[in-house]
Amino acid sequence: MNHYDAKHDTADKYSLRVRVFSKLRADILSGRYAENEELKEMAIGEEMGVSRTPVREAFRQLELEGLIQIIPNKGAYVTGITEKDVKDIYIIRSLLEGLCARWATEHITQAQMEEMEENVYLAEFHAGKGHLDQLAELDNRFHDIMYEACNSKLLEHHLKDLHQYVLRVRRKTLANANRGPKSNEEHKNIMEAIKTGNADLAEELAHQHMINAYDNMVENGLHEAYG
Amino acid sequence: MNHYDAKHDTADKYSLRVRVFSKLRADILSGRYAENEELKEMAIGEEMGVSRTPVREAFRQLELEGLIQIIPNKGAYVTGITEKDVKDIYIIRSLLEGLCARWATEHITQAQMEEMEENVYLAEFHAGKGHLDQLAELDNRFHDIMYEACNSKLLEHHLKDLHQYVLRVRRKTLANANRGPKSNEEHKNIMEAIKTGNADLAEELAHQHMINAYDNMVENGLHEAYG
DNA sequence: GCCCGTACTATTGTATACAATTATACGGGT
DNA sequence: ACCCGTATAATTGTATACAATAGTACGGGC
Repeated sequence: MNHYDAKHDTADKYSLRVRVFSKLRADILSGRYAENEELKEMAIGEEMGVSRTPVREAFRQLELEGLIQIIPNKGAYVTGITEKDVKDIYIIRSLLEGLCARWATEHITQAQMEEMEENVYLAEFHAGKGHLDQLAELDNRFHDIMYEACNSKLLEHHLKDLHQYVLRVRRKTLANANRGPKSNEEHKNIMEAIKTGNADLAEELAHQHMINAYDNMVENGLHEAYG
Repeated sequence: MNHYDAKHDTADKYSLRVRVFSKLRADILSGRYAENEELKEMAIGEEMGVSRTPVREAFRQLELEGLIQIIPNKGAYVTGITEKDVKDIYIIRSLLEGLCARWATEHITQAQMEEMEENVYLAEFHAGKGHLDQLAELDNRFHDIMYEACNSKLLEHHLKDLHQYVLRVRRKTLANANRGPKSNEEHKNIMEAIKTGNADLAEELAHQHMINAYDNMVENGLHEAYG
């Protein structure tokens, strides 16, 4: 099997570098690699059927995203997330999500508003059925919608960067049956504040949403991560 | 002249990739390249006496830092910063710098406190002499000290990322003779709040410091960038 | 037995060769 | 003159070869 065969295993839409980057990112977030585990260029490349070149380039990006740490002439290691990191992230997000909700109130498009409403009601349905996976997925998506709606590439960028860490933490255990529905109720309130154009309320609710998410996580031993 | 000669032109302390990354970053921030200018791998490599490999890796990092945008199969372009971007940055920073000042108050080390004091008094001296370049340099450093003192790698990372954009904007014209000394006065107040352990005050002052910096910039046609 | 140096191996760092893609220039057809 | 397809050149994308560095195992000296 040469490299060109492997190239056709999956969608060709993206360059190899992007494919490697995306896969590694997903694998790290999904907890496939343990914290502080060493990533070897050759091993990754062989597994994905590509040479070291795109792997190395993907590494540089992962490093800047904070998912791995590269020690020169030594290796690439999956970054560990401490409890303090998680706490810091939620506090930082509590500020920025508030700002984001404010800006979203001012700039959200009709299409985005509709997707947000749909998201909340769909989540309500899955909450009633106890579909925790779908609930978690919709939870993530709610935040992404708001990030996109705030009309600031910069804020969106930083919030997405922070949000992804949450995904890693959530992975550490199964979703909590209580927080999911509660989180979605808060989303609903934020959504309605945005819809009615009440930026002050939206900001306050989004701010509190993060604090609640963090408090819940602490109560459950820092394992849950809704919000 | 082959590549190995060039390797010894400057300090060998860092890998070529890091050297290329640092130089390109500095060049972009210094305004050497115009906005939307295309960066060619080969040209950069030849100029620095390295092959395309480290240049490409540096590109990936610069892209993630937001300094360039890479269009697949096409090229790398210096990102443009709009006036709205600048405004967004200052608002985001006004929140995060406040939080940073709070945390710095709680965690600053003695060495950091001393450097901060030294920074303020040295800046006072240069302000009196009208040394605008040194003033600008000390201004940047003051913020870096605070970022490091806040004891949060995450907050530090995001603030440094935001701060670097300011450096690009400042470049667009010469430093303003008025804002520099005013900015340092505000630094002095922040420094003293931190020193006396008044976290609430430090947060508020740092928050206001950003707002003042932005207002001043607007007054001067979005050209100045102290803070 | 322990220390230390040396050879060997594994891995990363860089350069270069080649493939694929995009941009450009040219020339014929209308 | 203009449109459009083809050839050509320029540039990026990827693979591979080679260099440098770091880690490891072995063996001699004490």
